[in-house]
Amino acid sequence: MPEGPSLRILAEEAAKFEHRKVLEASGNAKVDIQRLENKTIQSLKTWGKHYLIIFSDFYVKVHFLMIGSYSIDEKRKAKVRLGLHFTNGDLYFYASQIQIHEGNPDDSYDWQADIMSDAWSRSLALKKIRSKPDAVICDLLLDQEIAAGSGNIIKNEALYRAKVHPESTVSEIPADRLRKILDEARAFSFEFLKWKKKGQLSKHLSIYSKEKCPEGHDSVEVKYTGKTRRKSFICTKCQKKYG
DNA sequence: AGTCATGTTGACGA
DNA sequence: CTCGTCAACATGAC
Repeated sequence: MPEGPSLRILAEEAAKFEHRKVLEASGNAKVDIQRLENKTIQSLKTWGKHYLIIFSDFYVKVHFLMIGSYSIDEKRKAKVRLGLHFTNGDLYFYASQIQIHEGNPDDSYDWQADIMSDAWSRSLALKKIRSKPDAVICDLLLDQEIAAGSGNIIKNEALYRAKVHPESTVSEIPADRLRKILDEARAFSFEFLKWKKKGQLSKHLSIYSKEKCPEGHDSVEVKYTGKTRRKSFICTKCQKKYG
């Protein structure tokens, strides 16, 4: 569920609630849920892995973390964290982090950092990456300040496609490789979206959770890498380690 | 049935 | 103050 492309799917599915009035709000979220009642949604947006339900002077931020989920119109067995009820249906969130923030998200979010946004700026991301020369690249591909929406699958796939080892040190990676990694991360995010919609994501992955790389190499190493200690799948024949 | 995870935060101690 | 480590969250896919 939780990487950026999955949020894009949610945004499409829930678009019918845009400009609708919340008739009733329910759930066990530890926020002032009643505040949403009888208010009209101004817009619904995503920023990376954040789902934003925007009202006139405040917005609700939904984050699915690892195991959050949602459903539309049909209520599941799980405990409802936040349920919004409209004349044309219902929107339910489960096991998600719910926050209310004052003001408008445009004042606090930089859309250039969202790897799937039309406003995405590769050069800005590169600048942020270069400012951390001692970091390993796998950590920076999970950094939401740098590439909002990128998660562990996108990290692994982008690095495999760019032929770079996840534990490569930023200062040692040639500039064209860094650009390639970011371009692959963005391009793969849209492929992720396409295949996830068709329910065929896993069979279109190159390296994540695979035992062989697409070149047929048997040399896929599984390792928890970087400060983030997230799982990396590495073809030691295809991916070069810099530094 | 049990394990693991597409994630982040906060507490705690060194 | 900063860093590393760990727990917590509580669903769903396999």
